[in-house]
Amino acid sequence: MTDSYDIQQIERKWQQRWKEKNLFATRNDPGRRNFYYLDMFPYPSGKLHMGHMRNYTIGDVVARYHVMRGENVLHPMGWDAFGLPAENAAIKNQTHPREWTHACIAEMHNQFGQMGISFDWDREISTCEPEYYGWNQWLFLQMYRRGLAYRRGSFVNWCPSCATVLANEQVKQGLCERCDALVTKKQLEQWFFKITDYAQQLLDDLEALEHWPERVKTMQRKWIGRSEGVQFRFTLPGLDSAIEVFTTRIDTVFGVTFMVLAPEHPLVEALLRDSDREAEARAFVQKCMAQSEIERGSAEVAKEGVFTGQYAVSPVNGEQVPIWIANYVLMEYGTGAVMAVPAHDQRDFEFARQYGIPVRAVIQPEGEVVDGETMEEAYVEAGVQVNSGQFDGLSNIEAQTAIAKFMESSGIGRRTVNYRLRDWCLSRQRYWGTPIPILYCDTCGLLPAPEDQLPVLLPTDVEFTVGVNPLTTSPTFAQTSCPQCGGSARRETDTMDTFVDSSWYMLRFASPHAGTAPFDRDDVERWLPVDQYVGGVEHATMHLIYARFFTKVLNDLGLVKFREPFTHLFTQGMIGKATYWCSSCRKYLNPPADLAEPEAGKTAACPSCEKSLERRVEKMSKSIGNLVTADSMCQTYGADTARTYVLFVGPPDNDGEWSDEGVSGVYRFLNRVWRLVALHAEGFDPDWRNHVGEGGEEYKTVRRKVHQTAQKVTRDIERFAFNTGISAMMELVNVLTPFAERIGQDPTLATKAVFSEAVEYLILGLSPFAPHLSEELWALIGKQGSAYQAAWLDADPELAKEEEVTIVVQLNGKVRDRLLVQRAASRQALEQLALDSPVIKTHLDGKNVRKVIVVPDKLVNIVAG
RNA sequence: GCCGAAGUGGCGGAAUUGGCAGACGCGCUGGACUCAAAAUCCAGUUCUCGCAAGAGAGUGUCGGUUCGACCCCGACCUUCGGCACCA
Repeated sequence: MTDSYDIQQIERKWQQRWKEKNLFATRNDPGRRNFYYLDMFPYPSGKLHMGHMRNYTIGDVVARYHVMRGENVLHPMGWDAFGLPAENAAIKNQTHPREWTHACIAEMHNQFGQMGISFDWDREISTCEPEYYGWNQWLFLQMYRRGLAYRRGSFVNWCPSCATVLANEQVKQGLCERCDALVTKKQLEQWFFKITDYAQQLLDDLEALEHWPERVKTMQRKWIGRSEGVQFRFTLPGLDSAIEVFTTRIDTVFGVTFMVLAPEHPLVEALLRDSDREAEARAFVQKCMAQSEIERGSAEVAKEGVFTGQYAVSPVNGEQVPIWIANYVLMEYGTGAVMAVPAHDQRDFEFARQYGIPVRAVIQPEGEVVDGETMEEAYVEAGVQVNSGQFDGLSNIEAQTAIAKFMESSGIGRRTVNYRLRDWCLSRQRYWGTPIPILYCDTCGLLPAPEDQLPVLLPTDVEFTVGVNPLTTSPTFAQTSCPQCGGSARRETDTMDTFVDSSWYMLRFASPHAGTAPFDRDDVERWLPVDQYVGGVEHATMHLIYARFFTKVLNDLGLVKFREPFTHLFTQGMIGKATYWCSSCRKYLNPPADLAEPEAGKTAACPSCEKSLERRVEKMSKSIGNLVTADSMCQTYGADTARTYVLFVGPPDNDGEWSDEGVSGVYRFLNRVWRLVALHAEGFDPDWRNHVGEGGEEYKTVRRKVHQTAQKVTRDIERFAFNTGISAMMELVNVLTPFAERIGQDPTLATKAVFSEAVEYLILGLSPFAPHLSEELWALIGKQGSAYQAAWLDADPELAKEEEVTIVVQLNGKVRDRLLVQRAASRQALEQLALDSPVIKTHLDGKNVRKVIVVPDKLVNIVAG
């Protein structure tokens, strides 16, 4: 007999059988509870790495566990298949994105098979197929009719390298999330979803999401960014116009000494027209527009501005204040214009000092005087109103309300709420996405594509070249006829952001083949909302807000009955891998291909320029080259070891640095399990229940461990603590391995019964983690059918209870002795036993016992002095 | 800068509810088996002192609450994540 089993052969064999039996087809028994487990579907890049592996293994363990608990489990998988990489690959290799994507999908599908994941492949969906994206178009049209999809010209984030518009979420530090190019501003006609209409609901409904991580909810709250304030106008006497402003600090309104407009503000043009500062101001505005987000947007950049030569009048005291244009005011937030109060706002303060604008304090701490002339930073704390007319003497908190009320009653302004959240720009000037189903007719204007003409198919007669939207190169696509007048019309050539695809895919899985609607209403009612959703924390603000938004819209359209799509959310941490960055070559180097693995704690040098390299732990990605692929792990150690290991290394919500240092431990463990069962298979008695209560103390101890393990594994799967669940099974094997020797020495029915029960529990407890090995062992002990279809562990709490407990005896909080006593011993008995302990007696010598604390079944603490 | 999370052996990490710190695993040390190695098995492994029995210290730092603190409270340090001119 060998020490290890033929992993590859066993895994291939069971994967084959599962496939033949279609074992993972979704069960739909009416009498059972329904459970929908959903993993965030991947972009089909072609390779699954260890981050994916952990994600999908978590899902597989939980899904298998729920199946064994007797529930109907929906555990589907699909592909977030539209997006830029396919298009970039098309440019590079001259293959069509569809071919490239299909090849990647086939490869990843195969890898999921190798990992032994229990997906119901009959429900596979791919967002790049017309059967899917046609419903994106249909949903878009429903939203268009409701005014929730609209078109407007706007300044958008433009990536010159990708030649496309980016959502705010796709701009990281002013750089394109994908290619790191500097993002600039560009005015374009764009399609938007009116997500701001739902800002308040998206915020309010977070409260009810009890089973979402607090961290994600906090991020969403910040992202939505609700703030309450007052909106009112400063009049422009020369222009017969006014500037609308929003402020959260209306208590400081008497401290306004100037106004600031964003360079893009619509009134800039009129203000500059007959100003003596026109030339200088225009130059400044143009400079701002040419600047990228990072040059202009970051807080570290110096505040710059220019005086317009014009004045505005404050509605509260009739004062005239100069109007400036400055780079620190954003057109996208509020009204694009601010009342500047340098005494009480640090940004305004810095600006005022730089340009010599007066500073007037209107709030002072009790008993102190704040002087605008001499203060060195803005005073932003609470205080008492001064220089504020009738409001002098009030605390600024009181003044907030008093001034707001005054402004409302006198018709100057009104209290409003502003959100940081902006409407969702969904237009992309790209080919590999869902065409936006809109037509432009020369006579009738903008029209939705007729629903009976959906899907609007992506054409294939296109060219892929850098910097051009390939969809505009099709000689046939744009040309169409107007459904209203029959005249010639032109199709919209923008495609949709791929976040549209992932905003409703969880519904499609309930009825993936529905042909006359995006989803079957009954199926959706049966399965949704998703009972457990799992994915990377990086989707906290984008995908998870969009999916919530879509659900609310669908609810308002009467298509679904719920308003939140995911009841339980679990966010797994990211798995990174060390890589070495050369700052002078500006590239990542990875061992062993680019350099030798540096010793721990030592720095490595760049092989080409000799500069020392910076060690960085980065998220695994193809572009950095620090990928550890799932299939390489499965080939080296087998899927069962790889699966168990990724869960054993630590809690799944932790970020982690990949290392396969410990993988041998799990590999050895599974081999020990195999030997334990395979080498003692003759000791297995299928009728163990008849004799399992027999035998002495040692037998009881083993059974106790078995049932304790069953309890722990169950609880640990429920709480996503897979690492400790696996540890528990390792402990069980450490107990069973020596016990198994008894079968040879003392082959009674009682011995076999205890062993058999233990083995059965062990195999089933392990089966969600290491399903191939478990199936093999299940068959080896003569079981019919699949371990996957067996019932989950039934832990007996009575058997799991310890009869004797170790009581810790402390003297003044310090452990001095341990006593082994019967469970549930009385307080008095424990106290006496503790005081009688010889060790305690020695330590107590010459001391008075002042107090004794007894915690039954735990400890006795003697306080003495 | 603001908000949030986390700091435990050489390493990954355990520790229901304030009650035995270091489960489980890696690594390391010694041993068994072997001609030898691999594999496997056994023993040890927080640190300091000690031949040992044992004693002392110990969960980022400093303080507090408590009979008792990795756990609760306050201040600070470090790391990671999110946001970053949001008026």
